[in-house]
Amino acid sequence: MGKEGQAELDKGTGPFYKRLATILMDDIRSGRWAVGAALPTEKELCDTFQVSRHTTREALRQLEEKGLIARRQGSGSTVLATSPLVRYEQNIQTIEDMLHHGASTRLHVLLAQEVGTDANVYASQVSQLAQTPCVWVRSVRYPRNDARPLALVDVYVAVRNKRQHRQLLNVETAAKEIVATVDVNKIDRIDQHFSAINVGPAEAKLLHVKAGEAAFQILRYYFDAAGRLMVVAHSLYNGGLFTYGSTLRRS
Amino acid sequence: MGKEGQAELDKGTGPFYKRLATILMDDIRSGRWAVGAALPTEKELCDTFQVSRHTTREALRQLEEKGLIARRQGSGSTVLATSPLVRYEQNIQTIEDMLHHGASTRLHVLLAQEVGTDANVYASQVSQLAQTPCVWVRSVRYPRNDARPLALVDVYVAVRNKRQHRQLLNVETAAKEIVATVDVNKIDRIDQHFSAINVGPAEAKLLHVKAGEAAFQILRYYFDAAGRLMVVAHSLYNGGLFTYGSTLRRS
DNA sequence: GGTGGTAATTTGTCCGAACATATTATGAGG
DNA sequence: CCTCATAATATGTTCGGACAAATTACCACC
Repeated sequence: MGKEGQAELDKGTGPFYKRLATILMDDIRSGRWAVGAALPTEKELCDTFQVSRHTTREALRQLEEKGLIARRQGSGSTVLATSPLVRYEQNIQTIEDMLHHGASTRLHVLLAQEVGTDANVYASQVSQLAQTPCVWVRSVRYPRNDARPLALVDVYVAVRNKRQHRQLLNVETAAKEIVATVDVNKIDRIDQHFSAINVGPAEAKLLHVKAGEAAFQILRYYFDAAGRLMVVAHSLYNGGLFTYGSTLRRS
Repeated sequence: MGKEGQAELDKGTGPFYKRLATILMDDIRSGRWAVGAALPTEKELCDTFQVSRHTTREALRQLEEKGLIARRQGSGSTVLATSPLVRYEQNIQTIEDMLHHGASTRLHVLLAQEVGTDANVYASQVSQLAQTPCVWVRSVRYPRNDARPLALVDVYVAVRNKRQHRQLLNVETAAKEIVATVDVNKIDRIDQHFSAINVGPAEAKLLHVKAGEAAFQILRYYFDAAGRLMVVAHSLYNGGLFTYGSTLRRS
């Protein structure tokens, strides 16, 4: 065994740990160890390939980073998947990135009030999923100093404390408070739903467009690490003024 | 210096390398080393905190994984950012995931032909950015067996070899060939642009809707690892039938 | 047969050392 | 002053060893 492993390692090029990682990845892909099955122990790999434990661990770390194996102290390593997940990632630095609003837009709050579950479907979802009162903030977003409204934004916030509740109901501070609530570091998951709709009469008035014009609708659910619904945001963009762009990079 | 570093390490709990990583992260956040500035060398950190190089390197690796520092062999480590990048990722396993079409839709190819740069703006982009001929495939997507078309899909493929060229121009095989061209493993970057438009007369006819109805438009640019434009896909969805959903998870 | 404690197994953390490789600094020579 | 070979520096790779901590296997005991 040792000889074969050693020979296999010698074939490749580059650092040993990378060669070993490649060999193990190939073995996993070819089904040598089934998903859920146990990998050889570190010691066995050391003996088989005639390398130090450090090298073996470095190779296993590579597999772990690719999501191919899981390692558990005292137990061993098990195969999680036969091929690496293809993951595309989006970097988000600020709330503005997340909402896709440059610093060049401004928000005008129309109203901020606590609402019951009967107000509408989103308020109902917040109250029930978050198990807290729900405050509804309606605002209009303008591009720079342009007079034409860019979007109608309804935000439904799960209120978790008195201070937040007070500040949200103050129209002056509501906009800032929303941003504070949606602290980017506390958000673990975002569910987004994009669609195109013909704008209704009420919304058309607020957006300064004719009823029936195309509007870009974004519905976002923000969850924290515990899975609690924190915010629901419903945006209705003027279809002629707004395009949502995003870049996905392979990670 | 050594004493201070040692004392600082002793304060915490858990593995040394994690404590050291925390200390360095705090230092970076507090601006002890500016962005772009050089971190102390591994040896200096070893001396300061009285730990082995292995421990120091493990700590630095943590910072590197969080995107806080960059390490260059022979040169040293430099600070990249003062706070960790907040990254959200989307897992994509198959082409269907990427295009957001369940297996329950079917594609009907209307035409497949090579086009010049004067055909339209997308064909022009493909020809110029990819430096290859461009084949245009137009198709209509239907939900299951429903008679109403779900979307009008125009795909512009940068043709890189004769076989691909031949298969794409065959209407029967074009649909499959597009999928083969867009091998998910070769795609490094996807630029997406979403918008809502009022559908024009020609497209309305193909989608079986009235002109002026809201349509959901997705424009996607697919690039490979070398930055070459591979495919441009332009989809026009029936606004009443289609919603685009995606989940971003913190990584 | 269940139960609890102990031993064996396995990965995690940490040290010291050495050499490889990439980068930067130095300095002699033109 | 510029250039190129060389030395110094810094991270990358690899070995060997040791102990810690979590898990599992085992076995005596009730």
